[in-house]
Amino acid sequence: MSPRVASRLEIRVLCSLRRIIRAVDIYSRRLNSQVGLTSPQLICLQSVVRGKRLTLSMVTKDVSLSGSTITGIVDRLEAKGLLVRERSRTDRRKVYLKPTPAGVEVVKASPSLLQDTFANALRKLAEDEQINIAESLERIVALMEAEDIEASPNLIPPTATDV
Amino acid sequence: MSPRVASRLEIRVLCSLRRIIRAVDIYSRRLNSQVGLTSPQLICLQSVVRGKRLTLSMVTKDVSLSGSTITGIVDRLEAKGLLVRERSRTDRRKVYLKPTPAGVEVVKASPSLLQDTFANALRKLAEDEQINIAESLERIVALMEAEDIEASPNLIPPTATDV
DNA sequence: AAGAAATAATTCGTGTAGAAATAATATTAA
DNA sequence: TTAATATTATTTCTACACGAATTATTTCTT
Repeated sequence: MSPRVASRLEIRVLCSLRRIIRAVDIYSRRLNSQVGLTSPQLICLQSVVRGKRLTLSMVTKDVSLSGSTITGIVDRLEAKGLLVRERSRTDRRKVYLKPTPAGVEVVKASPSLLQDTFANALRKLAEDEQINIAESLERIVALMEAEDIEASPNLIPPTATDV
Repeated sequence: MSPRVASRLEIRVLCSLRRIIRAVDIYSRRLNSQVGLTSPQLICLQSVVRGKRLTLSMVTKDVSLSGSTITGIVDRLEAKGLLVRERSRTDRRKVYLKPTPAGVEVVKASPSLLQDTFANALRKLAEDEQINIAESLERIVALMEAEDIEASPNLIPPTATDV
């Protein structure tokens, strides 16, 4: 009686997620053509500006993306003159990422650009429903990441302890 | 009173979504190395098998992906011998996609492979919570796709009318 | 101190994913 | 019929995104 129904539900959820992913992606492209930065680039830049002195691997953990992905994004951000790589003197394996004044400016100028699509969508819902959605999603994340342990680099929320 | 809280909520939701996207992607890669098919490939193949005689653009609408993306995925599915392209005689612009016996077999053999990560995650929740999540996500989709109209090719949920 | 193991970043290969441009064909308008 | 417009699929370009392999460097063992 239930397997069919359960299966339908899964498909519904998965379909919704794919469409949300797509909407986020399309928004990212539009952002890129308007502001010159994609969402992942802006997320990384924000991370770099927020945490004062982060290495590449720290950013990796902060934004939940793999090292090779971040390397590419940092390449593009550096090419745009929004941050610079700085090899650590004490440990020459590490690369610190420092935002340029222009980079800081960009982050300041686009405070919640990234969230706009969501922000607008979410604001149209009742407050308790908003909380409901947030908690539901977090439950899904916990379950999904728990299943394949190696797929979850950081379960700890990113703490911004820096100076 | 609320803007700070609201903003935090948006970040929470967005962060969750990014991690879900990532988990889905990682699962897709594992699927690829185990079964030889990625999630998008399986989704497309399922669509082709389900809808008996679909053109490429029909699949586009069915799975909510752009034409160029589908072209690439179909290339790979064809290379694997799971479907064939068949130019329409009546309208030579159209390309029909026909699953091969092997393709049909693959879809039958992997009934809910794609959904497994979700299925397992979802099944651990109470049933009313499952429904809650599904509906919440659908509400988000509706809101997001409503904002940029051109970004939503099909608002109609894919009907699974099959034998 | 020399070698082994661990860590940090990068490179390489593959697969999405979409916009824009293109080519081929169909439909419509004149 | 011919010309203008639509549609359909593809190609090209850019950007994620990851795993695996690689390189450079550090730390740990012995």
